[in-house]
Amino acid sequence: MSRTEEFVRFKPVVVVVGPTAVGKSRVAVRLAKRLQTEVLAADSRQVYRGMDIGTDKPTLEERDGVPHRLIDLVDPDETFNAGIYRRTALPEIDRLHREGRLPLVVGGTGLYVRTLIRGLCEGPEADPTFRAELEEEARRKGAEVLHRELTRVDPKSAARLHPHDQVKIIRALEVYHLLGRPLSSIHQRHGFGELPFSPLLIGLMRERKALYRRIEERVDSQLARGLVDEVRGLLARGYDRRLGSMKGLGYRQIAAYLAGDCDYTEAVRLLKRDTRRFAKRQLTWFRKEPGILWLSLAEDEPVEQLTNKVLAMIEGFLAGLGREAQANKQSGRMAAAGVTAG
RNA sequence: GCCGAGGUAGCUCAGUUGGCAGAGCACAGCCCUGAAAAGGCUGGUGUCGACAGUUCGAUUCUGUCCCUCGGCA
Repeated sequence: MSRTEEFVRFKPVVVVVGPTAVGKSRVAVRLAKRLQTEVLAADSRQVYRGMDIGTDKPTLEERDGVPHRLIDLVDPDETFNAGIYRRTALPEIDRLHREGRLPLVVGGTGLYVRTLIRGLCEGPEADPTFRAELEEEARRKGAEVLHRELTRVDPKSAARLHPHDQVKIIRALEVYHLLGRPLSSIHQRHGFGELPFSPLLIGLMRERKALYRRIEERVDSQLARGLVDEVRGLLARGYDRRLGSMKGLGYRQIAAYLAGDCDYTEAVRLLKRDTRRFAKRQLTWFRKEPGILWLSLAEDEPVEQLTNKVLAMIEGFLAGLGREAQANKQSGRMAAAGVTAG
């Protein structure tokens, strides 16, 4: 069987995850070069054009000739979400398989990774008008009314969601509004049980202290590279602070400073703090994601050494591909697809 | 050396007319199915500077000592 036939048949996908600033991008470029493939980003912020420094998008030089896909997909005032990501990513993965290349997904957006390897339920597209109406209603009558409304139409979702979690309450109401069926029933049917690929999940990790130090260093570097000017430019082009894209790390805090909400020092402090908290949330998410093989990086781990480690894992994974795919078919939907949890 | 102010959570501090100490920040744990770098939830045992005394009981009152910061020498 040729490599292309094998890839098309077993659909292997290598996924590298980990918290922000752990060092994913650097190793990704080297892996892609050695595998003669491309980098598929799983990053909800790098999809925005013109948001480069704040999202720590690799520069052309850093990409070193390796094509990076799934970045620069939309302008900052366009909607983007997990569903759009998945629909855009699947054809790229398919294309690489047909070219006999191993898809290499790299990113820190846990939900986006999950929509690739375990699917996404058949929910309706977001409805901005309806959302705006609900937000207005909550503003007028208080936040609790939405949760009460959800208790009426979808008690299961209401019980699961805290009354303060307006974002998710609105999504649940939106699903009922558009479909006439509760979100909970759609979730129940789906259960993240799809297994469209044979994934190899590799998680990169560092000691908490070392990770936090790297985060601070990266924020300093982003500021030195002109983060403030980038944010100023986006605002000048009319991208409002209230846009979802402008609520991301870096943009939110610097826009607050530029608007005079706080001084520069405070903005930097908050940006570092919020990035630390974000990394912590990512770790919580990935820790419970089944099937991740974790690699703990040493403080001074050379990138080449890490690349070799990961390549060795990939070789083993590819060698067992037919067998693993067979086993998965037999053990059905519950299988964690090709790897055991670490 | 003398005079004053203070030593309480990782930090900044509040407080107890004597009854097993509390806020902000920091931090930690968690949830998540088309907003996910978003959004939400939970978590406070700390020799109340040390030792002795008074008291049923002291972080609180008394004494001595140690340390920090001012001022005067």
